[in-house]
Amino acid sequence: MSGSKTNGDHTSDTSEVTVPPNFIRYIIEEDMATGKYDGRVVTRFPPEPNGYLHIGHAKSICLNFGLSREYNGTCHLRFDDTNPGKENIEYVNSIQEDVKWLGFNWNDHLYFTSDYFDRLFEYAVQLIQMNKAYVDSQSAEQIRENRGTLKEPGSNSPYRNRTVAENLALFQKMKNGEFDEGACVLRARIDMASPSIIMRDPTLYRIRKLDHHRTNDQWCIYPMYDFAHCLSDSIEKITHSLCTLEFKNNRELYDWILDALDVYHPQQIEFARLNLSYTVLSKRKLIELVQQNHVSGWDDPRMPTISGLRRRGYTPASVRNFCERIGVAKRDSTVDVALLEYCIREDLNKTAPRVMGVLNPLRVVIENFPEDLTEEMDAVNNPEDPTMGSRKIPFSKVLYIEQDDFMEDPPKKFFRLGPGREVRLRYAYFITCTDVIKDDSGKVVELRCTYDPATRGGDAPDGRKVKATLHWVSAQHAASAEVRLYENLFEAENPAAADDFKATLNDNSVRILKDCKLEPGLGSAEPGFRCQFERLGYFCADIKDSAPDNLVFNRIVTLRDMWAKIKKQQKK
RNA sequence: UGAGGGUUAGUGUAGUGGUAUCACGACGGGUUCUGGCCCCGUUAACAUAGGUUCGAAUCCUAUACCCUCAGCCA
Repeated sequence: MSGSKTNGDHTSDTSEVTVPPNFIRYIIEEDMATGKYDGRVVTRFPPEPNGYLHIGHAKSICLNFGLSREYNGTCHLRFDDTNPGKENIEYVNSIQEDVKWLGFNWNDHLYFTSDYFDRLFEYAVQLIQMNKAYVDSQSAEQIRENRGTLKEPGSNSPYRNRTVAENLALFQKMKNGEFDEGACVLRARIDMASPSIIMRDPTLYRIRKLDHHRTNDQWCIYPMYDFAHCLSDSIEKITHSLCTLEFKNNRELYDWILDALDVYHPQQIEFARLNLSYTVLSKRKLIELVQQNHVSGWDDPRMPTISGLRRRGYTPASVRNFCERIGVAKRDSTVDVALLEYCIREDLNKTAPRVMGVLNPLRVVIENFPEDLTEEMDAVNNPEDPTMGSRKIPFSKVLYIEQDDFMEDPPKKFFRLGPGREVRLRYAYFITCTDVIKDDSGKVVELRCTYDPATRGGDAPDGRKVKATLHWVSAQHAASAEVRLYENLFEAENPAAADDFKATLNDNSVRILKDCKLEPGLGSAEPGFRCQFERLGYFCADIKDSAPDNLVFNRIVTLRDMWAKIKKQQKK
């Protein structure tokens, strides 16, 4: 499943968090107790294949598949493909890939609304025969005008009283392609004066002379969501049809259609969609970011899409845990993106091997270390998991440390290296800075240090302590890599609230570092390999751009950073 | 009220007449060869106003605020 150098995708054993109770589970338990559906639980995830899945869909996926698993039911994957103008096969493929990656399995329950087009047509005919639907020949504009407003009732279409026979014939002609697009639609005959606008003779079928990605040119009329969705649920004997809050108003119509046709009747239950701070989750906005090249594509590591999270280095388990932790309720809410970051740190802390890598190298020469000697130092692979063993790291006279780990004039609470100071090099020796070398502009370009041979391995026999331990890499042995540092794509906590959400894009959302120095073992890292660069964060070899001879690492998330907080406070 | 939903610490969430839950965050401390992890502690909430009740986040009434709906999108 995963290569020798990849980790986490399908094997992560991070224990799933306990699912807190929620109102949907209470409904299901009640239904189980009363035998409403003979103890069955059948849910479905019904994406329209018109875009890539994002973290908000992950919430729905985890909910539907999770609930069905919990109650020994089934969960269907159904593509709601009723609008050929917007949908295509690229999206149906990516959606399946993403659901699988998240760790869910629909088994043989893969369905397409388009598979039901014949039956849906028959249901529409039945409605006409019952005099509960009619063909309206008004234009779209006329229909809009006659719908009324939020406060005023609508008025009846002049075509509302066509006979059953007339409607049947007209609907057949629509199907046969004898009308142009827009010439007429099929409408439910409900009530143009209904206080609920949804119920003012909603459109059931419209004419679209477009090839469909599955049915090709077989149809030129396509059912609307409200007609297709409830009947698809009914056909599949869904028990609990979960959807987001904005469909609450549509439930009245969902129920009306199923009641009118007197068919199997699932119950629709609405929950609040996910909002995440510092990100946008509307399909329209995400597609805009892609099309206007604000990001490199749907799978740009800064995107909240499943494919973006995957490429960034998130594990499926971390996304699932996130979806459990955020809970399910009916009120609009915005989850702090810090929770998502917590979830990936939690997972990777337990599973990711530790490694040393220097992002912004500062050359260090150990003056009293032999010129051509290389020592092998023992390093623990993961202090959280002894079974992950240890490795050898070469140590030699010329090293790199992080530029941030040295200050010529250290402020209070800066524990790292400075002139005359002694620190520990992780798994190696104590070193003391004896000299600072600068270029003409005054920039520090090299440090001269001495090491204490007695501290090999990292402990001083005389018991003396140092306040800091630094990561390092041997210059002559280091592997070079490009490292991409990511931050939030947006600076605004709620970009969608801005006049133009793109104006709140973060200019620093990606920073590319070219000649980073990594410990030599990383030279063979396969794409998808995740690890912790000690003291810096969790990183993942890019699944598209990285190769063993051309390393590219994405920073998934930083480590929690106390020093960064102290620095911030000191600035104030 | 045109109609339908919603409102519990900074954020998310539990609670369904009997001590307001848990998590994230923030803050402080301990531990530490990662300023990580881990451990301990602090912080901080029932939208408002009435009512019922021995007792109300929970039941009732009113008010305020937020969200959704006027696609031949989903």
